[in-house]
Amino acid sequence: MPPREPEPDPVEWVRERWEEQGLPEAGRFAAAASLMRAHAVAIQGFEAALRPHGISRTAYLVLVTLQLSPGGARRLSYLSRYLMVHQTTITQLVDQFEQRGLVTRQPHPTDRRTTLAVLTKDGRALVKRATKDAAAAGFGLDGLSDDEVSALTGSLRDVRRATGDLPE
Amino acid sequence: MPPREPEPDPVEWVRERWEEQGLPEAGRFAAAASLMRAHAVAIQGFEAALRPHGISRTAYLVLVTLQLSPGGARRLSYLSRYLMVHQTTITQLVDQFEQRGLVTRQPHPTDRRTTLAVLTKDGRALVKRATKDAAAAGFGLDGLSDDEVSALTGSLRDVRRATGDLPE
DNA sequence: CGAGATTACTCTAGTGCCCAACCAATGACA
DNA sequence: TGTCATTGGTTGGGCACTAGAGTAATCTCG
Repeated sequence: MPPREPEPDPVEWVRERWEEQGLPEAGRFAAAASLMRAHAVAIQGFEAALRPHGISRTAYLVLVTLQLSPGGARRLSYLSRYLMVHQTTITQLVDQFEQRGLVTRQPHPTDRRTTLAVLTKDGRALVKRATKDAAAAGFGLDGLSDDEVSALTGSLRDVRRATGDLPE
Repeated sequence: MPPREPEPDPVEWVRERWEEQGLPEAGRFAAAASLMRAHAVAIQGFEAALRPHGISRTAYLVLVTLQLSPGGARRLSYLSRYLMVHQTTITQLVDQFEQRGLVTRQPHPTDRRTTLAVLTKDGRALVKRATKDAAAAGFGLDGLSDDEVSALTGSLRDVRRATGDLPE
């Protein structure tokens, strides 16, 4: 029985075909494909850690943002901009949080248009538990050395700079 | 009027608070946050280039995969595994492709369970046009130097190895 | 002060993808 | 050869997020 042919890395497979057929920007396509795959697998581990707590990734990020904010409070519009998700998503998430008693809506003291999302005691407890589990899963990046984590963050900063995600 | 305070990089802001509060795995969390942001912004540019062609990112990847495959044909199950999307998604996409005349379903010559997706002439033309536009947008990675693209792909390969996305 | 632009939030509708259940065909093996 | 697990594909339902429009409050500037 012949040794099983080693199945190639999908990214390298596509890069070779891409070049063979003379398509443009092979390196950039391979990088984009890598980014999508790496994101997909990392997200998978991340969300698996959150699932037992009954919250999605975006929901977790909202709660963490509140946790790290002064008084556990932020305007809904801030959350939308900061996390790069649609305003509607924030409205719906805060609805769910309120029903579960994790967050309360409070009027802004001076601007009557805006409402604040404020983390409750229960919300703070939940985000603490979820963070423990997510950290144990390395936030989807388990298995990388500290050096690799640093290099990754640096390369991704290049991407974010090039696409205007970094201030200045 | 005082100079406007430079608003910090959201990733660095969260890393600092994270460490202040003694939360675990600050570096890994910052890397995961970077990955999500970089993915979000890159995807945005990528999909913007595809939108005029009326196809989503996954739809484009399916069509490209067919284009690069022998005879422009692949089993649906292969597409699902290769692109890491749910079988159901492939079924639905191929439904839409058939309606638009981009792909036809054909029975597998020997295995009567499986059906093949085969790229039509129109499908081939569309993917060619879409690739032209997507490449012009650098597949969402416009503005990165070739060296940065290489470094990025390498760092992402680390992630994919650590999470089991690479063969072996 | 007052008209128009802007900002903040919400509602309804829609898209993209996944989950669970299902049937048909195939393969493994006693 | 017959049984049972596995693989391949489809269906209906559901979740997360977005799109576009609508209302209310605030800001800008003549």
